Amino acid sequence: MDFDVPILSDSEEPPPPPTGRIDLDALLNDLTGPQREAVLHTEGPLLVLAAAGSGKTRVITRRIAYLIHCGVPAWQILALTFTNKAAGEMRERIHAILSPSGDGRAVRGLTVTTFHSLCARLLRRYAEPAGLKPDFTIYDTSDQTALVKKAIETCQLSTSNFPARSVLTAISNAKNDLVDADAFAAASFDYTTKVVARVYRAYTDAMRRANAVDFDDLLLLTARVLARNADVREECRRRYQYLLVDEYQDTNKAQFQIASLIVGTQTEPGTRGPNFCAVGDPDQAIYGWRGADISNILEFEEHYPGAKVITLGENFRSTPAILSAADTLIRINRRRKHKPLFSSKAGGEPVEVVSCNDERQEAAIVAHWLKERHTHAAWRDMAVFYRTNALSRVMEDALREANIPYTIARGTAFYEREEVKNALAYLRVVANPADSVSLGRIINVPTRGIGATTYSRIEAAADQTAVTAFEVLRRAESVPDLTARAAGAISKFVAMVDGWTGGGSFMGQSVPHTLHDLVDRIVKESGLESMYKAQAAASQNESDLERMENLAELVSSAAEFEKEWDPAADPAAAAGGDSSAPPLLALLRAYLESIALVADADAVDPSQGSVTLMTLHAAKGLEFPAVAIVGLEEALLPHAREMENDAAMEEERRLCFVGITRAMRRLLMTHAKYRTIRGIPERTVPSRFLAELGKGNTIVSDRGRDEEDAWEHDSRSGAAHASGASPRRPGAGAAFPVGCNVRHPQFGIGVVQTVTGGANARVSVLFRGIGLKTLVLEFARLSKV
DNA sequence: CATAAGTCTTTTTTT
DNA sequence: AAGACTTATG
Repeated sequence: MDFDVPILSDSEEPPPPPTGRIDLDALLNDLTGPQREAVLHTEGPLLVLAAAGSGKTRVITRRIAYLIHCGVPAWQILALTFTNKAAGEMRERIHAILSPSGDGRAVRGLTVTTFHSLCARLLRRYAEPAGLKPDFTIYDTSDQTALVKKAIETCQLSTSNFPARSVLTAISNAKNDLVDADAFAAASFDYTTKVVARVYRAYTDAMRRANAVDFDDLLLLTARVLARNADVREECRRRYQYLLVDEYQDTNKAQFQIASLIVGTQTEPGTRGPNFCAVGDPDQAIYGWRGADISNILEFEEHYPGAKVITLGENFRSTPAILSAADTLIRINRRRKHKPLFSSKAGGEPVEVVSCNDERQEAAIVAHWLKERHTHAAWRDMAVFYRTNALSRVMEDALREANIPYTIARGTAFYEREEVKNALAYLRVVANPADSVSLGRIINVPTRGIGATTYSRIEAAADQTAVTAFEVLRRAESVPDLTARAAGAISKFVAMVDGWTGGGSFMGQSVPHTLHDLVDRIVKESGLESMYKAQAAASQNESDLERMENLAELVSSAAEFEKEWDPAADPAAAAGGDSSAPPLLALLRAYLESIALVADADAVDPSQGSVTLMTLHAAKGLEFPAVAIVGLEEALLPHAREMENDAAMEEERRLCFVGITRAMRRLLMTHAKYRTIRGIPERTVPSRFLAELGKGNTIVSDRGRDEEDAWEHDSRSGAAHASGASPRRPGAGAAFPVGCNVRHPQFGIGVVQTVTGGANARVSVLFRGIGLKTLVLEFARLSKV
């Protein structure tokens, strides 16, 4: 085979010659020129700008296979993806290329994982230099919120002045920018920032005392330990000679730092620089709100001088009709390097745009559209995307009504259920007794006479003596003001936990020896199961029975995990960590970690034979022959909270672009003229993005009623009007049409976004410098400008 | 201390 | 509409 691509022209140290283990021809001959070039460029920094649908995954998997084929030991290769599912698929595809017959020796030691999993693994391995204990718990958002709340209280502040959510956001943003509590305090001058700095400090202290880390800590602490500890850095560098990062446009500063510390940035003269391959697409950057910094990808060449840049522009996924709509839309973004999208396919149906009356009709229309598609395509080949999770509900109802099988991509949904969270909290206390948030959650669930007063006394004692709450429980007699009854209840609780852990040793006859046994016993002996059983009996409620089933499902998921777990292959265990941990504890830890790091997109399972429902964010990286995107309305997509500045608006547009480019053959985009938001029906405005698709690319139809009818319908379907109350005509609303400029005595100048009808008509106005406010029309002191 | 009822508020997106 | 949070009552 004759390739016009120089294979190793500019490298001094060519990799070992191909060993001929695989069919090189098969690996390369169906690739385009640029794709092949990306696969063959193994040495030195490489940036692959991969447009949507340009065969990115194929290039990545072939490239890794090629590296191994060239003799690079698989264990020297580290590939980082966005979700576990992407990692799993990639690993499978590489495996399929290298050892089709399946012995898997060629890929042994290859690391394909997410940033967060890698960091968790490194932090367990290097717990000590990171200032942690290896059995740390990973806190999710609700755990974080609980702890921030407590931190706010310890700082003697009020959560009404400083809502936990916003403080947490500030802390999280700081961490994403690699600003720790000390640095934050040093840089805070105004009152609010200083307060946040105090809470940040208190929160961090509480976190360490609970032997816990949050998602941001995984990245921050890893970056810090790599930066400050030369030994750790060297060890990682020696191990990971080849780094590949996918979705590079969505990495934040911490991730950027981790990557550059692992590969090293110093380029001695004459060398070609680190073997770092970044793959991404600036047009698909949709995580700015969580600290992702698009300049990581835009400035790659400055960070890694001499980097080779390859652009994959040809789209193999979508019809020209869909592609043209996507391209017309994304061209509107000003801060953007134009990158033409082109297709080798021909024809295709135009994008269908449908106006609906309300969200229920919208859902019914989508269901009907899916049914039509089903005459040619399988359910698994279709998907429905929406901006916010709240929109899934109506869609679910409609699909159930239409007998269409569906699955919602919400990886964490199961683990967020109350009963499952409770059972997991027990497991976390067993794995890490210092975990105060989990302990607080379950100490009186089911009720066992240890109420809020008692527990706050325990916590106070723990804070004062700087020991963990669980240790205080062990010697509850010494806690002042505890009632004898409470003390008795506490010692029973401690005895129960000790029964599962053997007092922490995980040894002894009566202690569980398998994860399955442990989880099963905890669910039963904690009283959780009987509590929900009693509730189910009392209420005859379907959802209470469901809780029982969920507990059973958790037990079997633990059994499943146990069966598949290979201690040798387990990242945490294999990386060393504290190898002294009892085997069951190591297993439990791995189980809890796998749960903590599930992504929504992980729940997408094409083998399910059902339509997939998911957010636009979760849709990134996927493709479906038929796609419907719902809720194309101003204030929803683009979202109200992101309409205030151009950068945010452009990110919303990219989000829409990501949704469109998932579609291979058919695309439906809908909006509802009326949508019920938090209980009140509101008039909406079609998304600007619909107009921006380009007239020639779409075929538009209106299935909604006209305005007058809609108002009538709206006031009647408001259902809960007090009898006799005459629904207000849109008279007042008409005075402030959507888009009109208004003045408010307090908020200043703004633009009307939505106007509702009904008994309590609202008007929402986007005020300059203030944001979106919803006012009761009758009382709003608004005047037209 | 436990529970029920009533009031208030509301991150959109996620590892 | 749904959940978090507060207060009243036994």
